[in-house]
Amino acid sequence: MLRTHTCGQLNKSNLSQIVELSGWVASYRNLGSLLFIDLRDKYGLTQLSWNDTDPSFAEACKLRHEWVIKVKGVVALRPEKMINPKLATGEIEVRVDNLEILSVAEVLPFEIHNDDKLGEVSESLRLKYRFLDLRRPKLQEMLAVKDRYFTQIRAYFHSHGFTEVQTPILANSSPEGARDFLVPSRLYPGKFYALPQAPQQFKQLLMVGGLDRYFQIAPCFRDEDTRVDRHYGEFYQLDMEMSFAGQDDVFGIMEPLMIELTEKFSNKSIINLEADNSFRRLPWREAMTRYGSDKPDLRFDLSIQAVTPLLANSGFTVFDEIAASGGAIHALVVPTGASFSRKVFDELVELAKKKGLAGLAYVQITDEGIKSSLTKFIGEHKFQAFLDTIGAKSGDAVLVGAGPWLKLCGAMGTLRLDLASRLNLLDNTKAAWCWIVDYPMYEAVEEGSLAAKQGKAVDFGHNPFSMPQGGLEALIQKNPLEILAYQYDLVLNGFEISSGAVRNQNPELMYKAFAIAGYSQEEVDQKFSGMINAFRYGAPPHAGNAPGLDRLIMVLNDWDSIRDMYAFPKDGQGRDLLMDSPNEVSPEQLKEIGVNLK
RNA sequence: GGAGCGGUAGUUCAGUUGGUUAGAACGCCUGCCUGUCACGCAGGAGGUCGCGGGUUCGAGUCCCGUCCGUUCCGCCA
Repeated sequence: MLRTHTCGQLNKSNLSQIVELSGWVASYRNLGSLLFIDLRDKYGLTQLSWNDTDPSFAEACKLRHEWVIKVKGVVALRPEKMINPKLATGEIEVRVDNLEILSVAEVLPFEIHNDDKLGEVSESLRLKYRFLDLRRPKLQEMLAVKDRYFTQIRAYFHSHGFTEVQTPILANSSPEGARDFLVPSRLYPGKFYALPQAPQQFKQLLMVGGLDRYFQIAPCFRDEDTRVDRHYGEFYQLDMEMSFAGQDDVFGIMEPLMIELTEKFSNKSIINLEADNSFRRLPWREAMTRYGSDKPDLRFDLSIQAVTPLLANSGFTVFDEIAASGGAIHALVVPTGASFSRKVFDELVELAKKKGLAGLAYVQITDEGIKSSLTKFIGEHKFQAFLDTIGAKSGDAVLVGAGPWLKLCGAMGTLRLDLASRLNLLDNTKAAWCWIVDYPMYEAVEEGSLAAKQGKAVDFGHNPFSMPQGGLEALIQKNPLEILAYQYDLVLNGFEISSGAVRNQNPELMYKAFAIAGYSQEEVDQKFSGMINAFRYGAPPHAGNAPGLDRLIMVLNDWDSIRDMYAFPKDGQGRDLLMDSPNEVSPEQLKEIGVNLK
């Protein structure tokens, strides 16, 4: 061993012991004939000291930041006034007799400190020198937290009878969803593996295989552009699936775990639990209307109201026409909003336009009266009645938007979030969990989209493997756009944490569900042959979900970027700046796998 | 693919209305210092102001183009 103790270990109980320590030079303070060095390892800092009479003094004076050394010396008590209460080892220091330089370091490209006040080094530089970045206590702590977090999750599922199973990384491409990462096959030139976007089909096969309860901390691969909460290329899901189970059973497993994780891995208090400690359930349609999002931030109320019947035929042409053409009118009461400046309202209108609305009407209610461009169209009496109905009072502002329902919802939701931040409602000490349930099975295909060009009228709203509510009968009889799915998302503070569903395990139902979205039986057989074939041989009803683990721990801790959640993240452009990937390969390698780059 | 913001010393940044030799802090180098702990003090080195073009007597600053970074939108069943 190159040490008898770590750098976080020694205290006055070790007094007078001869010890050996190894680590990095974190800082040095040369007082002329007295030298102090803070030696750092994973476990902490220990102060080393030299006198100019010490044999290794001259060599020690040459030490610089981040050199790796080994020392041998005696543990000595610091003079009483020199005790450093900030250090666990602050009562002692090691008087060094023997110094060995294990490794020298060039001048660093950036300083290794943990002080946010000094400003963070640019991410590209941190990533290029990730091995230095990782020496910072903050990153060490992140990796330690993640390890405890994964351990906790595994223990939870094992204690509930789940079996962790590793599913293939070399899998196959699936036609829906994100862009695949493809891997050329050497043995079958012209054919490809795909890295799994999720182990969806494999976990369903495990259910058919009788595993009953499966989970996996599963790597997932999607070739989509980054966001602050979306790492490029690869991320980890807590993938789980249960047989002979439905929506409530999945919720019953997930909710206690999420409460436990919130309590152990964040400083947030959960604010909106139901009486039986379950999470609030919001039907998708209600979430879209009231909060303008399928991942509503419920830490604050500020809910949007559907007011189409109140303002249709009101005399305001814009609203009347939108209502007549099947659109909707939504209103948002903003407490204290009456005092907003003209500039703020202009910004809100601009935001609404950016989100696709033609405009945005607003009302300011003060003790002096109502200030709005709408009054002259609608008439004072009717307008007051409208304000009373939506509960607007003096001091409030009301924003009223109109447009096609879905677009309107989105715009009002954006305004709601913008206002929440203006009104300081985003409280990071709170955790507001909820389930969004009853997703539509299908959505209308947008004009001009790829699907529209393929002649499709509707496409899957979310997950094509979800069980439609009402089963085969609903698929046959209902307007596809009105069919709901047993599909649910788990949401925390405005972040989508998980997607899940009760699965469709009936082949006949599946062909029908795909047929509505424009897929022939042959296509389904070809793309999902493994799974649909399995469903012919006795498939138990099953359900599951898959929270994104990196995103969850990030949200729980208010960390700034998903890229800080990985030991070796890709940068915003999908590159690994340290290992220089993606990288070019030799023509021989390409030839072997049958890839011909022109 | 689109939009906003940014690019000045090794690092993080400041740089006024266009005006002398482009600054600060930290880091780096040299010297001094016996109780420091983000040690202190003195001195020093270090710059293609992303790149190209333009306007001007004069451009880090204004204009055009371009590259790079970043956030958001698209995308993410």
